[in-house]
Amino acid sequence: MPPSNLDTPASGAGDGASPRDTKERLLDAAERLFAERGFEGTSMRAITQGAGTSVSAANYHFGSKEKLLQEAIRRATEPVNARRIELLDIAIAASEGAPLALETILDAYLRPVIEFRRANRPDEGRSIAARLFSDPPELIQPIKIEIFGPMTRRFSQALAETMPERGSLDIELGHQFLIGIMVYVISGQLESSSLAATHPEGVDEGLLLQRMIEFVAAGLRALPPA
Amino acid sequence: MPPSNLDTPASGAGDGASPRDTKERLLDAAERLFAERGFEGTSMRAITQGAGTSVSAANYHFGSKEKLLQEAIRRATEPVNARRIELLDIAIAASEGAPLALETILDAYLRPVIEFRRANRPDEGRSIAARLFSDPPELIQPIKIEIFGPMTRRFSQALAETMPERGSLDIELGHQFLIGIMVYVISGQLESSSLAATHPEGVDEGLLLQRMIEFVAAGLRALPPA
DNA sequence: GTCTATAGTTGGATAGAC
DNA sequence: GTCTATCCAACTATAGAC
Repeated sequence: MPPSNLDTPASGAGDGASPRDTKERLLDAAERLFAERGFEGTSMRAITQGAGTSVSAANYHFGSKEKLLQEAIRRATEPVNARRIELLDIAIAASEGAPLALETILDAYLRPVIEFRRANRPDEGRSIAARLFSDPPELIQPIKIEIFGPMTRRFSQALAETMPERGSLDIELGHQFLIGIMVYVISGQLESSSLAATHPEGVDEGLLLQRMIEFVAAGLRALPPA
Repeated sequence: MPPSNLDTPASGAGDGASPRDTKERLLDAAERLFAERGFEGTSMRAITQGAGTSVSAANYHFGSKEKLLQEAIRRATEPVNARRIELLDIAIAASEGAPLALETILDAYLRPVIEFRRANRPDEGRSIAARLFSDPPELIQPIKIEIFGPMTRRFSQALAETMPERGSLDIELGHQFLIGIMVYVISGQLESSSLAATHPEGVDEGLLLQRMIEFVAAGLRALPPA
């Protein structure tokens, strides 16, 4: 929005961090801290210290802590959902009218989650997207509706078309079970569970994606025909 | 622990609430509020107002906000886990050495969750147990280990014995997927999801239990033999 | 065992200089 | 656009009376 200045803005204590502009550094720190400790557990001071700037700079850019949370979630989730829809559209175009395989739909839904996670947060366990299910609903609901609503409807529709003999309640239930598994995984729970105790080497991401798809596909197929 | 007094203790502003003793009322209010808003989002003032008593009474009984959270989670989850193990033991005793059916194990795991939810929180959507996956790990981890560790090991073992041809990593993964679905459900997400939008009548609890068992059983059976 | 009152800290947000 | 300094509200925990 501002005329792109080739220099770093003015002065700023942002010398320790990367030289990207303050707004980006704030979003980075906010995403990391909100993901780890939630909205109420994270102070503006912690975020601005993490970004190497001041509380007033954050309020200048975002207006309030609540809007900063929403912007951080939006930035993290919008490209994932765009990619999901893109993969679904590609699959539909390739299918030439035939119903999609269940595994194809699930792959389009889950693969972008795993891949963006590796690309953007190579170290962190918990994604800020998981906070959509534990942070205060009044902050979270607008994002859910705006960013997730259209994508969710596309996948509900795709599932229903691929399993036309199932009731809509059962399909929605299965869809929700899929989301439950995904949220659990991106919450980093695998890393602090009995699985981590018995298998400290961790789980390969490709294998994890494959197992999630197999598991959910079988679960959905087990839903009774109406 | 104190000699059971037949009268209500002394005076107390607890006249609006039920006449049970202060400690119980505090745990009730804490369970409800921590479940809804999390540890950091809930103040001692809100809890003690909800219990019709004072902050100092709460600190007298529990020592700190953190211990109050841990006690509230313990009280809510211990009987559920005891019942799970009891159902598993009953099934094992009845099986006379034969491996248990997958559905029997899953029923023992999930049924107590659904039933205690209906019995104790007829109105509330979100269970405090769900906060085991979003509240600060340093508060939560001790409870997980103490209250959930033995129960989880029993069920991991039961799953492994019923599916001897599967690798332990895959069994643990499937176990974690089961937990993910259960956490999602007890977080009340079904009530604020696309499912609630399309099916505002809600889902019958018996049907929900049945569908969860079918879904997870099929998912587990889809795991590849080693 | 419970209260009122308060100590001591930390929080979000803003004013005003630069 | 960013800073320092500050306001004021809310928090946890405790002291001390009863």
